[in-house]
Amino acid sequence: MNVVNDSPRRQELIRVAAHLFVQEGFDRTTVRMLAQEMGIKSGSLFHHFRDKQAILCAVIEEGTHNALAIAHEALAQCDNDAEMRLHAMARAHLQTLLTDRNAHVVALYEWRRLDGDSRDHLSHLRDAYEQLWQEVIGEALEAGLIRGDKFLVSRFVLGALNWTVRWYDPDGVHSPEALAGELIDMLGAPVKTPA
Amino acid sequence: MNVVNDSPRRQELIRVAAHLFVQEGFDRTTVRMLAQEMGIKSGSLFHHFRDKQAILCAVIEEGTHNALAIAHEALAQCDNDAEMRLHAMARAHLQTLLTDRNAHVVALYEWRRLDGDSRDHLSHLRDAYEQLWQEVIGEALEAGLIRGDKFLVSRFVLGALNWTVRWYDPDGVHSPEALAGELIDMLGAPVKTPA
DNA sequence: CATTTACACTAGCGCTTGCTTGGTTAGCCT
DNA sequence: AGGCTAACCAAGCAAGCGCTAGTGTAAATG
Repeated sequence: MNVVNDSPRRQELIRVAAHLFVQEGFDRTTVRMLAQEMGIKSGSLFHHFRDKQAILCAVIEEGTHNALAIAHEALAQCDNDAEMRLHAMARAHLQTLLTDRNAHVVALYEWRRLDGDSRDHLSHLRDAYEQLWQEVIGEALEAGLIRGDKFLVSRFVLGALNWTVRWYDPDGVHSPEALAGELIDMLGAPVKTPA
Repeated sequence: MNVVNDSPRRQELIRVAAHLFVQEGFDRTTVRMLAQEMGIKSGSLFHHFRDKQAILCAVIEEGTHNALAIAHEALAQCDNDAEMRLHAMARAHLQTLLTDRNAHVVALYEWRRLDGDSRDHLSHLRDAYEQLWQEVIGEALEAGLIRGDKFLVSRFVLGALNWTVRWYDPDGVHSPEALAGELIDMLGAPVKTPA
């Protein structure tokens, strides 16, 4: 629930939990499994987290937080060129999926297992990220790089990108950069590499 | 597990189960909840299904089966015009999401809860559907309607379409037809209404 | 030195889970 | 009428669940 808690031990536990949640799903992952994977006994787990839900919340928070940070950083290096910014966002998105894959898969698939409070808290982070996309898409529309309705295009693009966790192989032929380029090329904008 | 089992009672149970699986998730849905919603006692459930997994399998099989049928039917009315066929596929996809929404949401979100055997069985259905998309996308590429790599475009498009279950409101301003048009318009092909 | 803090342990409570068992009922076929 | 079967029920088992209570211990803090 804490917005910031940098205890390195805790972050390690969150990483382990994310991995298990992806492998087994949240509900099938028992506190005993989590504890074993963390190298402690199940009772000790509740020293670090109030309850099982809090672990899920922490995993998703971490992932979304990182995604936002990476996106902001990528945009900051883009002057104000709409096309560069569009590419930067797509690249940033695929890059986070690579580095924080587990957390993002959990966010996508286990969102509904969050209780009301956690969901409210995390909704703000998620909305901020989606709004960032809408801004960039809006700029691209104004610049004539792509066409369509701002909100529809945003959702279509986010859908296409999020779906990649189903099939994308980081060790395969496509780098995240190349993939981002292919996506935007498909939408009508010519491909450009970043500065 | 049966490829065909038309017992009307069973199909009713599958519909009820799909609804509950969407609302609660597969793991949180207990056999007692299922039974109550079906108007029977929990023990009686196992007269209709071998185990809980078999219910999940039946739900997903139904949905995918219907999606394939609708897609084939839509394509059959398209002569051989690549653009019409592309539109037809997109429309068919969104239409199934509307009529069989629960089953498809389950297929998307609870796929990983299937055991090995069920997964093998259902993979064939799913692959057949995805291959249909690849064919239609391939034709559209050859006709110059869209651009990019056949497999990448297929996956991007499927991602965009599947993501709609997260935000699409059937009672909202967009009809499935309109939405399909918007998507394809975004990709570069001009919008056309069907015959 | 005494005290607090962080982290871990053992043991187990109270409850729910998927599923089984053995038996009953109502409708259909001959 | 008699037999068959699909559909259902009551009762409960064995296992597993999240979580708590109480304790131990080593390092940090006064």
